[in-house]
Amino acid sequence: MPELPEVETVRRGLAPTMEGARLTRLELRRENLRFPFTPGMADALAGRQIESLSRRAKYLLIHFEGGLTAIAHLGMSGSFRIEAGGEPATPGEFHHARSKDEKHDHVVFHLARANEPARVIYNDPRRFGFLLLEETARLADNPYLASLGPEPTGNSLSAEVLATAFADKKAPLKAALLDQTVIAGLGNIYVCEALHRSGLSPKRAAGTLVDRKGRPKPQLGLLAECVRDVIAEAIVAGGSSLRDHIQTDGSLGYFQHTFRVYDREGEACPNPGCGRPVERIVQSGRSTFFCAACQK
DNA sequence: AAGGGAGCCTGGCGGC
DNA sequence: TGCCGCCAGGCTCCCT
Repeated sequence: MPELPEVETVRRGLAPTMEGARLTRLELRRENLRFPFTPGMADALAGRQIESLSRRAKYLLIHFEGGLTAIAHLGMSGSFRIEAGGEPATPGEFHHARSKDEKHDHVVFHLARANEPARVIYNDPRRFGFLLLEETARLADNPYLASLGPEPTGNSLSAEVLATAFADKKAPLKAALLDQTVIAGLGNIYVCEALHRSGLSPKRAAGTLVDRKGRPKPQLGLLAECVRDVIAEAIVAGGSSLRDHIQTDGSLGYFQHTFRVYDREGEACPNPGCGRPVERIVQSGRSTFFCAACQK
C-alpha cells in the first residue's frame, strides 16, 4: 500500500472535494473488503456533512458532523479517485461506463457540494483495505489506532523514542522499523530507503543501536533523521505510486524515481565511489534491498 | 514473549 | 498465444 506519504498525498488530493461537502449517500457495492463494513455505517453517515480529513499513520480519517469518523485503510492496492457529477440518471449508466478495473470500485461517496456534485470512488483489487466507523471522541481507543507509535514527521520521532523501543531488541532493524507500534506509517519501501541513507544494515539487531544505559548511540540519531527526511521528501514528491496505486488526480507520484535501493536489485549502489550491486534478501517474508558495502 | 511465517486477495510479469 | 509460478506498498493471527 500506500505507505504514509501516499496516504498523505491522497488526503491532500481529496480534501478540496470532500471537506465541507455533504454525503448524500454512501454506496457500498459489496458486504466487505478485508472484513465487513461496520454494520449500519451507510445509514449512519448518509446526509452528514464532512468537516475535515486527517491522517494517522497509514489511516485516512474522514470526520463527519455529529461526532462520527470513518477510518479508511488502503491495504496494498487501494486507491481513491474523484469523478464529477452526481448519481447516474439511470441505474444502467454506471454499468455501461464500466471498464475492466471498475469491477473493483467497491465504495462510492456521493457528495453534494455548493458548486457541483461529485463522487469519490474507492477502488481496491486485492481488498486488503477496509472502511469502518468510529465515534470521533473514541478514536484514540480504536484498536487500529490505539497502539500506533509516533509519526515520523515533525518532532515526535526522536533518537530517545527509538532507543526506548529498541533497547534489548534482537529483531533486525528491518523488522523493528516496520513495527507500527515503534514508528507509525513506515512500510517496506521507506524502511529500505531510510536504512540505506543511514548506512545501517537491515540485518543488524535493533538493540545494537542502544548503549548499556539505554541511551541512543549516534547512529540511532542518524537513523531517526534519515527516516524523517525520506518521509518528508516523499510527501513533497507526492508519494511513490507504484504499480496500481495512483494519486487521487490520476497522475503519478515522483518519488519512485528517487529510490536508491528499493526494487533496484543488481543495480549499482548510488553512493559516491561505491557502485556495488544492490542485493535483495527476504526478511520475515518481505523483500529487503540494500548495499552490503555501505550498510553495516 | 519476541520473532518468524502463513494467510487474506487479485493482477501483472517473466519464463517456458 | 497460453499457462504457471512468483511477486507485490499491509496487517493480524498462530506457532515456536
